[in-house]
Amino acid sequence: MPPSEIQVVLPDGSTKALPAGATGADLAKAIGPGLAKAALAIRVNGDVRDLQRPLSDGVKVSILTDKDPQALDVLRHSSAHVLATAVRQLFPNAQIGFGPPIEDGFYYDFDIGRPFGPEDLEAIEKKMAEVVKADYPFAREEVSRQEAKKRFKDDPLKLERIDDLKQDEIISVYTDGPFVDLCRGPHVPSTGKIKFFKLLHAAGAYWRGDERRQMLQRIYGTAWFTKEALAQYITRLEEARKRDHRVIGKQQDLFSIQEDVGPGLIMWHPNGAILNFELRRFIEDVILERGYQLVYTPNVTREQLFLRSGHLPLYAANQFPAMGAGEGESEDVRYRVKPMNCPMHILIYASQQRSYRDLPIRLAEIANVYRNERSGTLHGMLRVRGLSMDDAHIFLREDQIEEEIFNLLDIVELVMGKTFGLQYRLDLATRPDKKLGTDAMWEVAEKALESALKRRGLTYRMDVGGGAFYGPKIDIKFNDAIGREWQGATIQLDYELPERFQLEYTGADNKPHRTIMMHRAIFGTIERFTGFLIEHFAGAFPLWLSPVQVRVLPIADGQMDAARAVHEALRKAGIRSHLDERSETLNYKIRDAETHKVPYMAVVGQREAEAGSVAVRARGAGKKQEVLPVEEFVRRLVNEVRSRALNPLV
RNA sequence: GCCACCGUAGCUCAGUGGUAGAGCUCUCGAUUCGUAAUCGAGCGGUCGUCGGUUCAAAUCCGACCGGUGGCUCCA
Repeated sequence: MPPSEIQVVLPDGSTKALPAGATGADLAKAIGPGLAKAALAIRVNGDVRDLQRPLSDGVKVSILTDKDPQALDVLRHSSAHVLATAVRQLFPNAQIGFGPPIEDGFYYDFDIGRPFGPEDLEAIEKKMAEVVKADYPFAREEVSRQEAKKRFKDDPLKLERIDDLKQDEIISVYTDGPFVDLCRGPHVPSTGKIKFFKLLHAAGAYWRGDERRQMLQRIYGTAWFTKEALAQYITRLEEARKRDHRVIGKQQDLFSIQEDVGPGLIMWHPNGAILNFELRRFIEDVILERGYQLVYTPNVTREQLFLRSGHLPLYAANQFPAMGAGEGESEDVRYRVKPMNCPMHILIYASQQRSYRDLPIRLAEIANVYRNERSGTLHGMLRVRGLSMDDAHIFLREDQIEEEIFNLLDIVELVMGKTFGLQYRLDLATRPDKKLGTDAMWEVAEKALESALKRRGLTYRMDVGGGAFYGPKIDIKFNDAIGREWQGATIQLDYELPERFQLEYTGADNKPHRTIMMHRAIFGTIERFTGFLIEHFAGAFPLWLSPVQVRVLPIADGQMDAARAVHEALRKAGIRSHLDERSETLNYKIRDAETHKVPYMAVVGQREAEAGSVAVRARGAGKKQEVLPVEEFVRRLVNEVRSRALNPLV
């Protein structure tokens, strides 16, 4: 006999008795009418579900309202269905793909035989408002495979999805008013819950993310619980745009990309060149202290070298085409611009016999390499064709791997965490489909990286299949101003190239042993890291990085000589100073220095000129000035620069 | 590479078939100023490129180049 009553456990640990077959909605009603109205979904033993599903005895439950971030995902998922409902009404023949929630919003993929234009989005948004107003309940139904196929017989994309479902998987469909979708759910109780949404843009997207398949039209939107949250999100997008490195790069005259030179090729203007220069100097300081040796290798090499390394033909699509031979050389000698430095560093390693005592050998080079990235992937400084890797190759013994990875994770923390104050994420990327080497090699390599991470006690994500074709790697990821994720530092183990190049060292046993190799970059590339720093600091760099560190501002022409003396003293001390000689008001000069994010302004008026002092105004500090003797000001700046301080020293 | 959108002065942008505009920047003149924009004048554009439609094209059409947002791919 089935029990006539069930018990559920509430978040506070108390239990609540409900009639058998009671749903989440019933529970909410039993607790209170306010909650019944606010309830959007329910968490059952950790899984988020619809309110309409019956609860079973003994489960731990928690009603989700708009206070719960997980409810926001549900709302956005339901918003995607509302979008599809509207599109199906306007375009009855629309094919429908997938429509999941994503960070800050949702999307849905369609095929209406033509792209969506801006007018379409407006019309769809209007129609969505009607769907919301109609307040259609979201009804869930479990169906058999045959039934599902029957229901979606006119939706080839859905049929394909059904075929991919595992035999024992429960197939559910959701209906809201006129629209039926194959969907796992969960959803909010009805379309009326979706009040604050906005369609953002349409874009092409390959069906199932496969570029060999048809291209669908994806519509992106965002949805929130309150009008304020929606408005805040729009404001956030605008703010992000302001710190975009391409915008600040122009404002501060840091770099340009010009059609005459070519896409993805960065021209570092004098201000940007300072960033580049300081970053190089910094990373060289760091690694030279840690036993690295600098090398320099050519930008072009014989193509043969990349054949031997295995880059061709695997990497050929990303390499610029071969160049012909030099005069007097045989026709079949061809050259390539290098996309990577490893083969040449390997040849340096292999240029003499190596003892086990010499290892690890760490060869570093901040080198310009060129990769023929697909045009649509280029993005300011964050994805370019000419890149400066802060590259190094470490040649070591098997027993040194973990120690070396330890040290590398240390460097990463010193650079990312301590020096720039960055939060970063670690990914462990494992073997991809397109790869060199045996599975046994990969097994060993993946284990080595993982155990180093574990012993350091670091948290990391698994990026299955995300490895390079020659080995697994630990990647450091960060987000740009508009939320896109990019890879920065990378630590890669390579068991493949040492085989191809027969790299050896002589062991204590006087026998040859195969050398292990690691590739690593800390910044990743100077370009990407600079672009990222511009956005991270919104152009307000720490003093040591700032292209202009001080602007000396005479109040009137009468103090020009004194101001020039201050400027000269700063320059002599190695400070990048700029003397603002323009015949403008002090207000104007200050405003100009502030908008250019210059760290310090040194105001020289009558009083300062007579006393041999400066009135120092720090960036963003407003009227809070400090009057200092010139020598004291110089001394402080030199200290702040020398220590590469993240924030002004008091 | 694929899809959509965009390309007007150094920068940000207005200008939907009939003689190319504004603000800022820059230059010059006046002003000599105490912590976020002093006033005035001037310079500056074959409207991305090439082709087509038209009496007439920044404006309409096509191709190409470049950019933006996605997709795919990657540091």
